Amino acid sequence: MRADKRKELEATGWTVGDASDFLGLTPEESAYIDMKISLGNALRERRKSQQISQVALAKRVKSSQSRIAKMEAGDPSVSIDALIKSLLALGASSMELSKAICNADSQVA
Amino acid sequence: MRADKRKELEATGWTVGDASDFLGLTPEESAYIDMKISLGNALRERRKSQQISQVALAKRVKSSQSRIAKMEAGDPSVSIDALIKSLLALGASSMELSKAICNADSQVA
DNA sequence: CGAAATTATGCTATATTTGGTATAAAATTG
DNA sequence: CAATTTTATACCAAATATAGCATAATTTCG
Repeated sequence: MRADKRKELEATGWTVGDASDFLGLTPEESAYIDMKISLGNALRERRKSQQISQVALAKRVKSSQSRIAKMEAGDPSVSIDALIKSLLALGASSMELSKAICNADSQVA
Repeated sequence: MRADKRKELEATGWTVGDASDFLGLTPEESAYIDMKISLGNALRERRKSQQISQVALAKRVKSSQSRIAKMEAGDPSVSIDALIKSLLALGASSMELSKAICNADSQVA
């Protein structure tokens, strides 16, 4: 958001922030969530680049399509373990995982 | 191990390898395990550098001393989620986590 | 457009992870 | 050395994550 637009909104009584502001998350909590989202995005990208459907990936990692969808969405019910195992199953390197986690930093508003 | 020593052992009928060779782990499985070990080491280092006991850390992250010990040991019963949450609670940055995961690569024999 | 494929969302029984506790082993300190 | 602190290991009930399924929503494509 442009700084001037933010000022304009705030002048009229709005508060501008992100989900963690709104929900009152601690920095650790939002860092954790950002990591999941970042890993979820990496999973989706890797899957798409291999032209595989969620169903096919589910079969590969012995999971279900619904679970893959939730992984990619960073759903609260999915663990980072699940995300990492799936990424590894798609051939991601430690370095790629490392980058995804590092990228989580730049998810901040 | 020195290459000549390995050759010497192999000449006498020994097979030289690491745990993943022995247990017949897939590359993904051992990559996952290496990551846990690496994160466990990072946790221990960070805790020690802050001069905190496992008991104190347990209190901080609302867990138990036994669980912290297992985290640091990379025990199969601990999730990467737990490791990451504890590291974040000790003030580790995404970058530091990223490095730990990346370092897992160099755990290979 | 309409059919087919893909993805999202909700639910639940099962499996795994967790905190807590107990206690053993090891390290530290006096 | 003994006492104390710290860490490791084992167990279990409770909490959480999971696969699997149903089905709705969305996208793709003829």
